[in-house]
Formats: sequence, C-alpha cells, structure tokens
Amino acid sequence: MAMKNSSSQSNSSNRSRSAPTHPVVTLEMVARMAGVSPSTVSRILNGTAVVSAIKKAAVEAAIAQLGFVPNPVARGLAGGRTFSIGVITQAIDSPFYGMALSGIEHELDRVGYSALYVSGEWNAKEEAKCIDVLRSRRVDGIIVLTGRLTDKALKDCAKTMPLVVTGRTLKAPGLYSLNFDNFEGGRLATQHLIDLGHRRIVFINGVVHHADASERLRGYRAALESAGLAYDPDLVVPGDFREAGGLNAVNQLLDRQITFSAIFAANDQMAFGAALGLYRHGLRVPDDVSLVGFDDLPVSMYALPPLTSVHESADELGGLAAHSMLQILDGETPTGQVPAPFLMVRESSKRLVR
Amino acid sequence: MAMKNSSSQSNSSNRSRSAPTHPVVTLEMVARMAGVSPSTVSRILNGTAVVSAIKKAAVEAAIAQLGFVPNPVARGLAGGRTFSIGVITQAIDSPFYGMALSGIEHELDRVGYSALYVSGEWNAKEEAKCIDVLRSRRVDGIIVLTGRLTDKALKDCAKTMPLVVTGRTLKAPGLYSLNFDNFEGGRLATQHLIDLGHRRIVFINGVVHHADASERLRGYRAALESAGLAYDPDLVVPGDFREAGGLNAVNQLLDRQITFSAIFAANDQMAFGAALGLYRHGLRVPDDVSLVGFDDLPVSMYALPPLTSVHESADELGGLAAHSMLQILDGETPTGQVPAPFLMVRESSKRLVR
DNA sequence: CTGAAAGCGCTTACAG
DNA sequence: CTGAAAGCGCTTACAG
Repeated sequence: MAMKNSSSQSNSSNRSRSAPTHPVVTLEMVARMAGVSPSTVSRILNGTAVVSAIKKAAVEAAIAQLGFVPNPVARGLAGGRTFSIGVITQAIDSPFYGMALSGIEHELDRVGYSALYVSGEWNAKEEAKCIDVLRSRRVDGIIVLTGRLTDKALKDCAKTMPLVVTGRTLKAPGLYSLNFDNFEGGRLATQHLIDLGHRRIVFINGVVHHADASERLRGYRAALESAGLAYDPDLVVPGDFREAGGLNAVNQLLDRQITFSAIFAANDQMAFGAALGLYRHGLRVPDDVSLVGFDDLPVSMYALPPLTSVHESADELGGLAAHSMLQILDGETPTGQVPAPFLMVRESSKRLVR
Repeated sequence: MAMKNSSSQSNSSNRSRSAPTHPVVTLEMVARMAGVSPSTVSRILNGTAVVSAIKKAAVEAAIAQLGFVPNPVARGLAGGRTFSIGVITQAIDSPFYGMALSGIEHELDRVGYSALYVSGEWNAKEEAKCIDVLRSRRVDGIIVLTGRLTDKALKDCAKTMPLVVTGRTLKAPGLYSLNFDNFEGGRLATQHLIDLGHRRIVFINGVVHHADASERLRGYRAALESAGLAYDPDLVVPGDFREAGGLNAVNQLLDRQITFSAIFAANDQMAFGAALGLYRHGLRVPDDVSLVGFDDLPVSMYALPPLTSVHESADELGGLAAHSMLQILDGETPTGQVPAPFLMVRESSKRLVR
C-alpha cells in the first residue's frame, strides 16, 4: 500500500543536490484529500476563520494521515510571517548569553517558532549589521540582549518590527524593554563587602559604555556613598567582561601598588580572572582578599572557593523576553518583569580582620 | 531628492503589525531601473549564466543605488535554497558547544548563510525531532555536533540533504564526518598521569553511550594496558559531562573509600566539579590528587589551579564543519581534517610522591 | 462558512 | 546572451 517515507529508497540516479527529492506533502494535497479548498485548509491551520466542524475534522484527518507540515518558507512569502524571531546576542559562546539563548529557545520551541541568533561582538556597528541581516531574513521580531545600540536606533527599528530589548528601560511603540536591576545588584554586592568591614573595595568594570557595566558601577558608588566612604578612582579599573580582563585588572592594581582588601567584579568571568591574578601573587581568597562577582553563573558555585555573586537568572530573562515577544505578536501587551537581584553569598567573601 | 530610509517617518497611522510597512526593494525594481528583465538580474545575482558586461554594470549600479538585498524567503521558495544551515547541538548553553557554534557562525557569516541552532538535549529522540524541525524549515544542510543518533539514522538523513557530522567516522553519500581523535586524547591524558607515577587513576565518564565519552574511556584503558596496569572497574565512575557529575563522582568515590591519586575527567566541566568535591573533603589539587580534564575550555586556564587538559579546539571544529558543508553545497568534496589532540599541561597534575 | 483567484519575490526551464 | 512565462507553497482580500 502506502510506502513509508524513509524506506522508499528508490534506485533512481539522483545525484543532483539542488533538487531535494524528499517526498514533500503540500497543503494542496491535504485539501484534495479532505475534499475542500486550499483556502479552507489554510484557515484551519491559522485559526483565521470559523470553519464547520465536519470540514475541520476531515482536514485534520488528512493532515494526520499525510503527515503534513506547513512550509514556513512559503508561509513567510505569502503571509509575511516567518514564525522566526531574531536574537541579537553579544557572543553566542558567552556563558551568560548562552543561558539566555537557551531560555529563549525553550520558550519559542513550544509554539513552533525558531530563533535566529546573531552575535554583535560587543559593538554597536556589528549589532546594526545584525539588524540588517535579521530584517533581510524576514524575522517576525527581534530580541536584543543588551548591547550598545543607541536608544534612538532601537526606537527606529521598533517602527518597522516588534522589538524586545533587555538591559535598559525604554518606552516606545512596538518595543518592550526588560531591565534587570543592575544598579541594585551593584549596590547589593558592594554593601555586602562594606558590611563585612571592607573599606578599600576595587571595582572591575565591564565593557566601556555597556549599560550593564555602568549601572553596576553606579550601584557601587551609591553603596560607598551611603556608607560615607569616599570614591577613589584608583580603585576602579577597566575590564572587558572576560576572564582576561579580570586578570589584567589585578595585575595592574598590584603593579601600581594599590592597596585593597576586596574586589567586586562586574561579572563572574572577570572574577575568575581576578582570582587567578591573586593566586599568582600569592594572595588567597577570601583570607587576603574578598571577591564578589555578578551573574551567578552555574559554574560559579564550582569555583574555588565557591564565588559570592549577584544572582541574575539569564535563562529566565531569555524566556521572559521570548514570551513577551510572543505576546506582542499576538497583539497583547507584555507585562512580565525581571525578578529582583539578590546576593548569593558563598565562600569567596569574608569579614575583614586586621 | 531621494529620501533616506530611516528618516522617512511618515505620519500615517499604521498600527497594524501584520503588514510591516518597511520600504522594501524587490528584484523587479532593480530590473526596471537597469532596463533588463528580472531573469537577468537573478542570473547576475546567482552567477548562473554569462551576462554581457554592460547589463551587468547597469544591474550592479541599480542594486547599489536601491540598496537591494535579495529576499531569502522568496529565494527559498523559488529556488529550493534557503541559504541557511541547521545545526544540531546538545545544549546551546554548553561552553564547549557554544564555542563550536561560534566557529560555525563566523564561517557561515562570511558567505551570507545563516545558522539555525537547535538543541538535542543529550538524547537521540530530541535530536530526531531537531532534524524534523530543520527539514521543515528547509535548511540547505545540517551539521550534527556529535549527538547520539544512530549511524543509520544519519545515513538515511543524508539521502535527502547534505550532512556534516562531528564526533564519529562515517562514510556515506552526501555525508562528511569530522572526527576528533577522542581515543588518542584519552590515551594522552592517562599516559601523562602514568608518566607522573600515578597508578590508581580514576576515570569520570561522560554521558552514557555518548561516542565521545566511550572513546575517551577506550583511550584510558589502552594507556593502562600498555603500561601493564590492571583495569579496575571501581575506578571508573559515571558522569554526565556537567559539573554536578564530577562532584557526585568524587563524593561517591570517597564514600566508597576507594583510594586513588589521580583523576581523569572526560571533560573539563566535570573536572571542575571534581575539584570542588576534593576541596570539600580537604584534598588539595595537585598535592593530594592530580586532575586532568578534556576539552581545554578557555576558562580552564583560569581554574585554580589552572587545569591540565586535552586540547580540543571547538571553534576550529565548528569552523571546519561549516566550511565542509559549504564545500558540499558547492559540489566539492571536503577534505578538512580535525587537528590532532595534544595535552595542555598546567598545574593541576603533578608527580606522585610517596 | 467557503472557493476561485491573485499575489508574495524570487528562480528556472523554455524559447529565441 | 536574454525575456516571457510558469511555478515554488502558501495566504488573503474578494465574492458569494
């Protein structure tokens, strides 16, 4: 009778790769089998109109029997919707963004959407290119994970397609922003160190002009201020959100003979680098120097010693971003909020003894 | 004169999200401007036929002036090529696979291809679903990063679309495999520990039936054997390629009072977990226990102490996989080979003193 | 509630 | 070397 797909290996000499000879079921075949018009099948598929129960049942039976899967490419051309969402990340291999992507993927997967990830490589110019690429791919919307595009660029983009952006607070038509409270996180981390008796607290900065980084720095300064501690520019060193940046920062500090008893790194990766720098100089965490990170990566609880860090749930953030996008696409107004930051205290921070 | 795209913010009341009102340039407009037929523009775009220099110049001028970008969705429908490659990864947020994805992205980006990443979640069933999703998305080919699909399933899939698979050696039409020498890597790591005088060497396994893991185990056994050391099943403990697995493994070992002086973990993430387990029990790396990992993740040089590990360049592997796919799509036969493994000796392994 | 028809933006035999 | 025409597989006004 009916041949099964994969076992119907004909011995025809199809060497050509340009014409995939896979048995493909089209909507038209479904229509014919169900005895209705293609329009009706399409409407049932999209829930676009009320269809009589009899026809609906017939169509659904045909779909099941034929194993029909609508072709998203054709849907994209005809209907203008590709059921795909573009995601602009800074680097696909970053542990933090990797988790966010994972959260997005899971959320999108449930409703048959696909994600298109492109990496902005930490600079606005690349990010702008990403938008062009995604636009040309006709994605239905774009999720921008932080990044350094200007608010204006984002707003302009939102005029032509739905946007969800994380890492900043922005109001504009067609745009929903999801902001993690980086300021509060920075404040919490610093306050924790102050509470432990530290006075000379280093801040290792993130990528310059990256909103996340500057907000964390603001939090650091606010905590110092409210404790009546003077802000010392010598204690704030540049970083890059990567391990190497943390290592460099510590080397620099030690070279310049700056004294300090604690370090707050703007992310965990830099904290790891800083830890190595201290280790190389024979300084122990937390006995000689307390160390606090930001992000609370899954791996941070396996650091030696386990790292105290501001918890930020990247996969939850990603899921929320994806969910918000889906809501916008459904004509709803997203209302989701990012959970508040909290400090995960582990063993890398300790009361200052002198 | 000509208005610039982004500044032409008309004040029309376009609230509807279903009809993106972005000024879109079509091939037909290019054709009209250049005074040729759409067919000719298409041919120039695809290098599909020889076209007179004059027309070519005219078309190229029109493309530049209009800022035309071909619509991949339409190309996909009409030509059967979507200029996108599916990538099946185990988990998009895994550090190792993240690097591979990054390598793929960079390679594909250079030629205007996009990648569609889907996560197999470490099981064959999910991976099979991934193939379905990618097929329905009409990708031009699929890159399978390791995974647990059977050779047969892979070969069947290759009958309908080009496949590049890593993590195994397989020959079939339409399929190219890129295998990292996991056996040799496992052998190198174990031999290193043997050379340092270790006799009781633990092996922390990866995901069961995962080819990478079993090959590394084979290497471990081969090294023992060639050194005349007996294989002790007590020393081989299950793992999962994640930090938690390494931690569990060490806890288990210590609970069962198994004696050992060295650990070879089937990947770096498990080595981190193992390190924490040892730390919790007051055992020091490398003074009490030597530790060797596998993958040599970028972060491993920042572990405390920096981790000795078998170097495997995931981004290079990804780039190679993408390049091979592109070659297949161009009708060429890929010949790229994965670089041989080597051991990156750092500070977590040390001569056994007794 | 449902069809026939046009069209989305390209590519590709088919004819010159 | 180049055009006119058909078609890829859907969706969506437009008419009943």
